[in-house]
Amino acid sequence: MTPWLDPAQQRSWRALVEGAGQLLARVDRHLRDAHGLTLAEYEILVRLSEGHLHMSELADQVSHSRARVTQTVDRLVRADLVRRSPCPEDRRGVHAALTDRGRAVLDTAARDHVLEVRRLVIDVLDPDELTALGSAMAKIRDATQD
Amino acid sequence: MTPWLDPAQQRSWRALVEGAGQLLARVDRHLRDAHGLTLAEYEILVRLSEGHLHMSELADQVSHSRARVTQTVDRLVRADLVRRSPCPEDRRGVHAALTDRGRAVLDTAARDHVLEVRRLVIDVLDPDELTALGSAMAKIRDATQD
DNA sequence: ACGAGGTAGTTAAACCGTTAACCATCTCGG
DNA sequence: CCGAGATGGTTAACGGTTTAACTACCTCGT
Repeated sequence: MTPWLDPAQQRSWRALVEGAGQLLARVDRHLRDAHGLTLAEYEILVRLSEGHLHMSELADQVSHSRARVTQTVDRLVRADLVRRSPCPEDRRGVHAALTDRGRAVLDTAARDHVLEVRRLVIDVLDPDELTALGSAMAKIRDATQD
Repeated sequence: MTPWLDPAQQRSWRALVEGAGQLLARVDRHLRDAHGLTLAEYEILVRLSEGHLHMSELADQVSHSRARVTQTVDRLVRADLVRRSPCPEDRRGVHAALTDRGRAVLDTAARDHVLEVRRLVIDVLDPDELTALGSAMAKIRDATQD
């Protein structure tokens, strides 16, 4: 029976939604404009940079639907950044791995992406604010996992 | 020439992107499933709950493109939640205002939405964590405004 | 060893958002 | 007072995401 947030909670919540939305939008736009990559595509490339993965491992790691991963990888394959190959020991499975071009594009995109992250996040907070933010967001992320 | 983030910054940044993404996704899904509203539609309704607004004021307040607002409002008008009317003193302008049904739907959606926000955010943080999160996200939001 | 049910992945359609082009109206300097 | 440019708003085409249905393959109990 106490439905509403108090004013301070309101302000925090609004800052959170608006900040989260705009941050993701800016990062996505920067990757598109500067490197022709969606944030979703970029995240897939990052996961693949540690080695080849099954489609569904990929889907779990980035928490996207399998359908979405299929189509994101389709685009990456068309762009010659990722290679698909059938998995030997499970004939349903499909490996995805970076191509050389994929690794090269990711390397330059990643360097630039980090600069943007600094600009938008790291540089506007002092270090303990950043850690506090990180631990709060980790709790929220985990609370949305179930 | 120090391109990378240190491990702690990395963790904070990953918690931030992942948490932000999943939080927005969950809130959007909850509104859709429980009330047939997109988060974008919901935010428009919230702005209109204080009184009628011009399309472009609406666009500024929710920071969406005018085109997007036009189409979001289209859907809301089709659903009979919002009413459009030509603005008397500027014949280019268009007022948007809640219908009675719009106000009713917003009222019940808002109550329920707040419960979800508590579940996902307020209840998983202690109060000073929440204020710290809020002020950090406010800085990030403002840093993405330019 | 076989069939039921689970898992891996893809496909097609509908939906939402972005982009760019567009028309109508307003504003303001010359 | 008039025409250039700015502003308000819509439209259409396109791109990415979700959803649901579908195929192929694997697993495990019987």
